[in-house]
Amino acid sequence: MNLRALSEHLGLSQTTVSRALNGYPEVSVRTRQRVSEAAQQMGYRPNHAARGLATGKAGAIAVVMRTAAGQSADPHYGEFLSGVGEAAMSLGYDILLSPVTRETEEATFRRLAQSGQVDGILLSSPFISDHRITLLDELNIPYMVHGRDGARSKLYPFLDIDNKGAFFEAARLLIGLGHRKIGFINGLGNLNFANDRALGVMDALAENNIEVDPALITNGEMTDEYGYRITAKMLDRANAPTAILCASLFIALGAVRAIYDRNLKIGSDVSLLAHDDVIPYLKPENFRVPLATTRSSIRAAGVRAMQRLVAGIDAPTTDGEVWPVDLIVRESIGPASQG
Amino acid sequence: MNLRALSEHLGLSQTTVSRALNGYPEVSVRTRQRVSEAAQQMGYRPNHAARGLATGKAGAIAVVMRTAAGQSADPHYGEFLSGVGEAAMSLGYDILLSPVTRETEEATFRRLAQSGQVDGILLSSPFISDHRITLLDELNIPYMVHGRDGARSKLYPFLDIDNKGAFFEAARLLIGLGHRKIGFINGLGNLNFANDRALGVMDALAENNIEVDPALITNGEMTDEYGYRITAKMLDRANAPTAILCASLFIALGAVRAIYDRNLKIGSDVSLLAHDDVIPYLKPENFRVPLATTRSSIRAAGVRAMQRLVAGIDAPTTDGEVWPVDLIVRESIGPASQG
DNA sequence: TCATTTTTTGAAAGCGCTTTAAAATTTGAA
DNA sequence: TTCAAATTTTAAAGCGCTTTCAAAAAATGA
Repeated sequence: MNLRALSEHLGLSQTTVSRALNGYPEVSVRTRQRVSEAAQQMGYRPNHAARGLATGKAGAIAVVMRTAAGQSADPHYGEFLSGVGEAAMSLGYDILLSPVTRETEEATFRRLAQSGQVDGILLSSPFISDHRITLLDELNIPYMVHGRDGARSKLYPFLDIDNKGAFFEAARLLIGLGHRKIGFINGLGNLNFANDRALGVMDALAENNIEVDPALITNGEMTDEYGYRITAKMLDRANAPTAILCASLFIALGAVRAIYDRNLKIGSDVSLLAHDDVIPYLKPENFRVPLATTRSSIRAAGVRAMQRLVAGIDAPTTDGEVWPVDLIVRESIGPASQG
Repeated sequence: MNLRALSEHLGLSQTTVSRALNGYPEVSVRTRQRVSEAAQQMGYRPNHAARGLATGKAGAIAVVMRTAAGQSADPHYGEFLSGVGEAAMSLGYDILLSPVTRETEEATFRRLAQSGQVDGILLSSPFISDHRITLLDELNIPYMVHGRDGARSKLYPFLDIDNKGAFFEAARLLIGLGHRKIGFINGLGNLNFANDRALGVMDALAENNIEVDPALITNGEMTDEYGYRITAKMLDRANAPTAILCASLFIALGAVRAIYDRNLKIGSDVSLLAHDDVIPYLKPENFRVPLATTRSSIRAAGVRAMQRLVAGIDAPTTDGEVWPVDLIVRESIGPASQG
């Protein structure tokens, strides 16, 4: 059932039928009504490719997903995607999820941009200096970055949270409570958000003339296992930290385990503070000792990033947008114990 | 840069250029070489819509994602999607992630099927009796179901794990250890996999003449919070279970917390066994007391489901495929304590 | 009533690709 | 050298839609 068949059935031209269905004003009410009903009844749906060819619009945006055999998606990514999806639906867009490896990524970007398969590209969690942003600029396609590139001077549209500020405040809070030895179990070191967080922590230490102990700042994939391993190592060394910052709740999950393993008490023996991306199935207030957090919904960021991307298709901008981060105090932090 | 421009540049017809680029045999080696180089050099990419219009193929499959404002994706879903993505990439397909609400779902299915935007549809986690499968059948588009519809008599292509068998074996194991009061914290009751698991547990109970206590089988969304709440409730009642089955590791996370809250010991006071979808950032062997599990990789299922969907585009089948589930014993289960 | 304006409809071109049918060229056997 | 067969290339149609430009129909006003 295509437009021609439908218009022949109605005894009208394709032009009129097309206009009636797409809400153009130069169609009489009666005709529009008649066309709508017939379309409904005959189950007509416009062919996507044909429409795309005629209009030059795809009605979809691309989100690139890094995949490798056996390597899973980051749980935070799923939450972000869920927000993107919510916005996409309400905006009438589809999401093209393009799985790539590091090797195929550039070619995929080029293909997506130049084949007209999508109207825009969403990039998330860029590296400290990310050539993909340069590439997107070159490709001349609307794009939006969730996170930002720390090493870039040119303006480009992004949405990020104030990672540096958040971890500065968190570290400062712990220092205020008397902590001098603060461990920081961070995300992967090449990711810009992790770097920003480290900068925030180091600023707070510097402000208080505390020397940075490199062994107390680590980078790794944000999993329970990593949290456990590093916390165990930190607690078992001679000069153990009295407070630990975690870049994610999953890390905190492992940290909690390592702390309990050693029969230490959270909030008194060891203070614990983690960043909370607001993942509904893992809540800091549900930890055995409710967890102090820096909090920012990654899902809300997905919604907003998608909205801005779509807005930018018609009206490009290069605005950076930085969200403040809440600091939420719960029982997992307390004054430094007198070691 | 389109095909016409490229062919004019080369002094060849569009036909020849198209054939050269698409690997058709009736092009001389010399010509093909010349065309490839020019295409490369001029950065030519075929227009996706035009190709789709001409061939009737989309090169993408749809995965439907249920979204609602503020409601997040299930973490298991992200893992499944990651597997689908891996397979999609190696097969050269894109994934169209279609966000829907319950209300828009049917219309979206129809649109996807009839607009030719995708070549197939992947449906995951069907309900016990799921009209969406009937709909897909009607729409006459290749599809594949991850999971299955318990109430269906007609054949259709699916891939599922043996949920019933897995939970039958798990319950039987606990019964063999002397447990009579076994709690089962299950997933949402309208989902078929949850229903299958309940059937397995009830079969094992029936086999041993143990009466089913309805208060010991619950349905809910598979989160830490739910696990905590139900476990607490079960442990606090007069006739508390000595063993608890959880439908997911996230539920187990909460269950563990509730058990420790009561100063009970996992493996001796309370036995705990959960289903493990093999989520890399949350491993049962990393629980404080390593967790006994039924195990099946949901990511691997995603890979396979995608492969079968794509295979089914050219050669439709209606085969159901059921994977066995491993039962892995770890320290979290032990003989029933003499209450 | 008829010229004029406004409203409604239609013919046809074009989006960029694939593919059929036909033409041009090369090859090889007689 | 010749002609049929095999190889290589091309013209043109068609995929299903949108949109420009033009025409027809209806409404308006003097």
